[in-house]
Amino acid sequence: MPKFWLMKSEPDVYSFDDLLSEPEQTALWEGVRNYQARNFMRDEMRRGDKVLFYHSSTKPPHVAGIAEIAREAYPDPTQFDPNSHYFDEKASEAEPRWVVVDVKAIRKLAKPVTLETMKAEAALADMPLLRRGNRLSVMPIKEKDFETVLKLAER
DNA sequence: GCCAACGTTGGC
DNA sequence: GCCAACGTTGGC
Repeated sequence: MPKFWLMKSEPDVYSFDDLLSEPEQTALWEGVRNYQARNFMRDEMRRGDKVLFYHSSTKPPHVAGIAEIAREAYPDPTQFDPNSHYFDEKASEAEPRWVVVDVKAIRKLAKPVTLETMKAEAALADMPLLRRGNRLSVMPIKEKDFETVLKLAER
């Protein structure tokens, strides 16, 4: 049974279109530096899990597309790179601290599903994204919420 | 181990 | 630009 996730990205930094233009429409999901988000990626994400790709810090914030986990967790190379914004001096090859997964785009939504639309949808009321103050960039969602968002994209 | 200060996220 | 929420850091 695949699990379902929502992953946030700022489109100015990395957008769903960027993912679509990658070879194999696949990229490393690098730069996660929050332990709870890391643990989800490391311990619970499995190949074939489905992902809502969410654009944050944009107007309006929205789900842009769907993707899947193409490779399970392995060390995030940016943590070892002193020139990277994501460099972590406390991490080493022997004891990596952060992980990436590979994410592969499935398709763009027919139309973006905005945060406002999701908030107005009673069926999504318990989705963690909509909880006040939620800052997690990687979060599990329920299959029914994933399906509801897909339906909203067709409306 | 507590907690104040500080930094970041992200919607508005 | 503001600010709520909350994670991290560091002094004690």
